[in-house]
Amino acid sequence: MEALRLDELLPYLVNRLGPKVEAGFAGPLRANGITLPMWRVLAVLRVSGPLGLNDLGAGTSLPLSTLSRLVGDMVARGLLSRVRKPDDARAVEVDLTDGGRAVADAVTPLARHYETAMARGFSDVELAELRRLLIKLYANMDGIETTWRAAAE
Amino acid sequence: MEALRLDELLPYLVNRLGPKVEAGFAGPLRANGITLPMWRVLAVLRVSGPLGLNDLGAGTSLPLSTLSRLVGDMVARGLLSRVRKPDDARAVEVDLTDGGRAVADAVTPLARHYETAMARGFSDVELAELRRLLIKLYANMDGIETTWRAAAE
DNA sequence: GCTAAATATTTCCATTTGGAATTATTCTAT
DNA sequence: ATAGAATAATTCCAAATGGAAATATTTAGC
Repeated sequence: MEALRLDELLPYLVNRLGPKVEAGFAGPLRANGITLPMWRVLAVLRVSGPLGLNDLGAGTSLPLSTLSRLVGDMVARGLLSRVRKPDDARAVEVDLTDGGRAVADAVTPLARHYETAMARGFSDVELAELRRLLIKLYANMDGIETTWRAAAE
Repeated sequence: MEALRLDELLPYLVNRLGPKVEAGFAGPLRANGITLPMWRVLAVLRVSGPLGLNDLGAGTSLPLSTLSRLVGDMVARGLLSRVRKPDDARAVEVDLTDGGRAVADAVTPLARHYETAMARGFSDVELAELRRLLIKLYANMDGIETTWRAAAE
């Protein structure tokens, strides 16, 4: 059996980046009173307008249990509003408050800056290609999850 | 201020993949009695031979507190040996046991298979390019972490 | 040789995480 | 109209995480 160097395996290369992003960006976010998942929620709502929890989950790629809790926190902090939908009492509508929008607006340039720093030394073409491949990869992985699970259990 | 779609931001694209890998690969690993961080440790030691905790941390991209605990668990499960170095009693030497090697060998083809599944539809060129860019990205991010922190706090 | 700094690892602890079970409401088929 | 399935969100809980403090040992400077 040959070597299989971990540091060339795609899952590893992808997986180790998450905590690095966290480590690098958490500081500036904390200076604005929020965490990284909170930033995701703010960023999505800023563009989309009010959303139900499912759509917010799809937009942020956060699991619903995490998100429900998180939205609760953010409502308590005055960043979000959450109201039951009048026409469907199962669902809620989550939206930015003015305060939440202000924070989102303040953080947006930091996010741009951070992305630029991450991609230092990348050409425009490389950056575009990386984005494209990451999106393709993410889409691929939904397929695996189920077939794989089914085979393994 | 313009849109800034979260779903085009590099940090987000990168960050959301971590849990997906976890979700997809944890099942097969569990079937072999290990977790994803354990697999990382096994994979590194399998290629490198015995290592101290610092080097193991570098190889696996796991923080030392996590790793120390993890190695303890894995020793308890009979996957690893951990002995004080005779010439430097601060340091330890961690290595695979026969059992650990057997598990590593069993999981290796699964890891290959998983990578293949992730990269379905990628040409060899695309896959190589993605690897290259991810490695470059990771290297970039060490630089940010410090300068950024310094500026923010 | 002895004290201070550096190094290697471990332990502590407060926080976060997400799957599974639960609750509440709406939709569907008869 | 009504029972059962489907949908939306929430809560529960057991486990994992990683920064910071603590411990142990070695190295360097005087």
